[in-house]
Amino acid sequence: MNAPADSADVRRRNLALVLRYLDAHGPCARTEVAVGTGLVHATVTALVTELIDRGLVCEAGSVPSGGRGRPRRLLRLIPERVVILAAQVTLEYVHVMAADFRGHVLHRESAPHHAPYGDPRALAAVIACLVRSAEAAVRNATPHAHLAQLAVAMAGPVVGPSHLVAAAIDFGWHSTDLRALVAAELPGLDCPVDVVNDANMAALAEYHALAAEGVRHPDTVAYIKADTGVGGGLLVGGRVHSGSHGMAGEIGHLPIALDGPECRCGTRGCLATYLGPEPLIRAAGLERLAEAQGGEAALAELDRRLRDGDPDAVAALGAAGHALGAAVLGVSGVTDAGEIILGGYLATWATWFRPGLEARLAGRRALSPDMQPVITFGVLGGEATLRGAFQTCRDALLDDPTSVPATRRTPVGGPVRQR
Amino acid sequence: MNAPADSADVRRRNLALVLRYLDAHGPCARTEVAVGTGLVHATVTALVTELIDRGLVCEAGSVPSGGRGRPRRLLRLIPERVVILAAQVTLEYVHVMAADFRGHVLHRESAPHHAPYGDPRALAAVIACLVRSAEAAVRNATPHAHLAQLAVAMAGPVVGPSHLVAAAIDFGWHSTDLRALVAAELPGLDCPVDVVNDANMAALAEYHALAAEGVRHPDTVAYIKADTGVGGGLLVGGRVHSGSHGMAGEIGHLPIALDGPECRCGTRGCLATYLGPEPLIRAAGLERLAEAQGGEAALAELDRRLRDGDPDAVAALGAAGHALGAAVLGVSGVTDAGEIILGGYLATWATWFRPGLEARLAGRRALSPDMQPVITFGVLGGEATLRGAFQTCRDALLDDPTSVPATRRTPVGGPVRQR
DNA sequence: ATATTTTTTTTCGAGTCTTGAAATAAATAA
DNA sequence: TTATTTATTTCAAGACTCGAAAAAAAATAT
Repeated sequence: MNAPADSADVRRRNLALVLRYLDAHGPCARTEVAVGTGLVHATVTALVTELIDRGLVCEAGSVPSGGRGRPRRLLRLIPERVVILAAQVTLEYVHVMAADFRGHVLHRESAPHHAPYGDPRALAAVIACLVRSAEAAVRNATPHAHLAQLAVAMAGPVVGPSHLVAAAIDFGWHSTDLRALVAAELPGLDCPVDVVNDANMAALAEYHALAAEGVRHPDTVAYIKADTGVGGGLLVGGRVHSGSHGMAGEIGHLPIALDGPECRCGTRGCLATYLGPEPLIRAAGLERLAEAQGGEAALAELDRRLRDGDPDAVAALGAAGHALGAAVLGVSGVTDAGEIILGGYLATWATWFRPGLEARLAGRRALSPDMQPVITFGVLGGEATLRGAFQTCRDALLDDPTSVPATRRTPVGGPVRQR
Repeated sequence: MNAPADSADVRRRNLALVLRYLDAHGPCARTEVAVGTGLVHATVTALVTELIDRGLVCEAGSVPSGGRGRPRRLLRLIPERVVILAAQVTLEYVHVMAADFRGHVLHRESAPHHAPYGDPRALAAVIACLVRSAEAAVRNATPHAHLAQLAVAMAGPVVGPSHLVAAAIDFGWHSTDLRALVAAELPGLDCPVDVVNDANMAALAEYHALAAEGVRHPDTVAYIKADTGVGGGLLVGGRVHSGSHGMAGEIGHLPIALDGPECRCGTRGCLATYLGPEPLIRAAGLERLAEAQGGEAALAELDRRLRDGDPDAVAALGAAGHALGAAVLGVSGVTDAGEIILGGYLATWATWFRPGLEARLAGRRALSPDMQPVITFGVLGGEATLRGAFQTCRDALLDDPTSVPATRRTPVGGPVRQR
C-alpha cells in the first residue's frame, strides 16, 4: 500500500492478468487473450513468451480460425509445472496433500501427532516429516515441477503478515510462530511457508468449489460451519478478510440471546451454545452416549437417528435451525454478505436445519428481495480446509507468476538481436 | 482488478505516494520525501515537479540543513488549490458544505427540502440549488481553485459503482439514480458527483478525526451510531467496506435476543428495539411527551433528566447499554474489528451507557487481552456525516492527483531541452 | 579571499514496459 | 497462382523509474 511502484509491478500485474485469463477460459489463442484482457496484441505476445519461458504455459496446436486466415495457435496452462503443498492440523491428526496447479492430487498422507499440550515444536516436527515425504514423492514423479508454497491450516487466529498463531486454545499455544518452527524443521525446502486459519481456508475452498459449479458470488460472502466447534470466515472479492486479529468470521461466540445459556467464553447466549456439537447432542438426548464413547460416536448416532426420523433428534436440529437463522441475520446485517455458505454438519444436515432457519429468515421483510442473502451449502465436507489451503497458494501464484523461475535460459535484456 | 496496468498507473501511484507523504508529514524537503517514500531522489524531483505543475504543491522557503550543506527547499501542500463539496440529506433538510483540501470550511448552507414522499427529483433540485450557491461563493472567493468532487450522503444503501440508492425507506425511494438526477440539475458543474451512504461517511469521518487526535487504528474498525435510527459502518484499512448491497454495518437489525420485542423489520429482538430512540423514550417514561412534541423534544428532555440524575432515565440507558454490549460482541465477533467507534447519542450519553456496556463486555474472557476490541467514542457529533462525505472526496484525490489539471503549461513530452 | 567539504537537487543515460503501426506468417478463396 | 483474411511478431516511440554523475548552495577550513 505504501511502497513505490515501478515497471516490474506493471509486468507482474499483466502477467497475472494473462495467466488468470488462460486459467479461467481454457486453451485459447493470443488474439482472444488480447480481447479478453484489454491488452494489445504486441503486449500479449511478450507476456505469453515470458509465461512460456517460466514453463507455466505452452502452445497446444492450431485450430482454423473460421473460414480463411492464419489459424490460431492455442495456448494452454501446464498444470504439472507447479506443485502446491497443503497441510491441515486437527486435534489429533496432521494431513498433508500435494497437488498440481489444477488441483490434481499427487500425494496425500496423514498421521496422528500425539503432540503434547503446549508444545508446538513436536507438532512442527510431525508436519515437517509428512511434508518431506510428500516432497520426495513429488520430486520423484515430476522432477521438473516448481514447488510453489506450503500452507499450514490451523485452528486458531493467525495474525497479520507475521503469520503468528496468536492463540490456539485446544493446543495450549500462545503467540506461537508455527511458521518459523516448521520452516526450521525443513531446511532443504526452498518454498515459502504460510500458516493460515483453518475456517478461513474452508470458506475459501467452498467459495471456489461453488464458483466452479457455476455459482456467481456477490462481493461479500460469509461462511459458517460447525463440526467440532462453530466458526467461519469472511470473503471479500474472493479473498479472505481476516480482520484485525485474524479472527474475522469466528462467530462461535456471536451473542444471539441476551440471557441464553452460559458459555465457556464467559458470556451468555453465544451461537455455539445452540449450534455446537455438545448442545445438539444434549438436546437430542445423547449425552450419555457421548460420555461413554466420545463426541464423534454421538454425532454419528445423531446422524443415524435423524435419518430414521427420530422426533427428539429432529426437534433438536429444528430449534438449532432457529439459532442459525439468527446468526445468519446477524452476519448478513453486519457484513452485508450477499451469500452465506453453510458448511460442516450445517451442510450435511441441511434438511433438518432448514425449516427452523427459513422460519427465522422468512419473518424478515428485507428492503428488497434481492437484498436477502442467498443461503448455499458447502459441498466439500471434510476436504474443505485442505482444499482451501491449496487454493490460497494457488491464488498467490496467480497473483505473481514471476515467482516461478524460468526454465528456458533467457539472456538478460531479452533475446539477442542480430543486425 | 482486471484492467491492464501501464506506466500511467505507476505514475499515478507514485504521485499519490508523494502527495500523501506531504499531507501527512507537513512541509519537508525532497530528500525527506525520498527517504520516507522509498523513491529515489531523481524520481521525487520529477514527481514533485508534476505536483507543482498541477498546483497542488509549492516551495516554501529554505531551511539550513544542520551544519553545512545546501539548504533544504521545503515543499508544502496548497490546500486552497482544491475545493470539495459535501452534501447531506436528512429527513427534513439538505446541508451543503464547501471546504478546501485541508478541510477549512469555505461555505455552508442548509435548507428544508419539503420533498414529497417518493419524489427524488424534487430533492435533487434542492441539492442542486444549494450546490450552485456554494459553487458561486467558492468561485468568487478562490477563482483558481479546482472543484474536485461532490459527494451526497444519503440515508439508504448505495449499491456498487453505479451509486444507485437501492432503497431509502424514509423517502419512499426504490432503486433511484440520485447521482444522475443531481448531475442533470447541474449541467455546468464539471466535477464528478458521488452518492454515498450517510452512516458509512460518519464512520469514515470519526475514523479520521480520531486519527488526527493520535489514535492508531487497527486494520478493521466498526462504527455504531444511534440518533434517529441505529446504523453504522465498517472500515477496512481506513476505507469504507460497503458490502454486497451497500449495507455493511447497517446493524440496526442485528438480532441480539431470540425472542425480544417485535421490530418493524418483521423479526424479533433487533438491536434497534433496544437502542433506538423510541424504545429509550418509552423506557424512560417519556412517550407522552414524544407524542405531544415529537421525538426530538423527548430526546432533549431525556438528556436533561439524565444530567439531573433521574433514576428512570438512567435505568433506561443502563439496560440499553447491555444491548449495546451484545451488539459490540456481535460485531467484533463477526468482523474481528479491533476498534469499535460509538457515535450519535451513544457518544453523547457515553457516561450512562458505559456501565451496562462494560458489564456485558467484562464477562467475556477474550483469548488474550489485546484481542478485546477497543471502544472509542466519536467526537464529531452531528458533523460526522458531512465531514465524512468531504473525507471520501479527499481520499479520492489523494489516490489520484492526476485528476487535478495542470495550471502551468507543460509541453507534451516534458520541458524542451536545448543543446 | 579562496578552497574544501557537505548536503540537496537536478541532469543524463540506461533499462523496462506498453503501445500503435507496419511487417510477416499461414491459411482459404478466386 | 494470386488475392484476401486473420493471427502473430517486429520495430520504433513514448513514459517511467533508477543509479551515477554533475551542479548548486551553503558552511567551514586554509
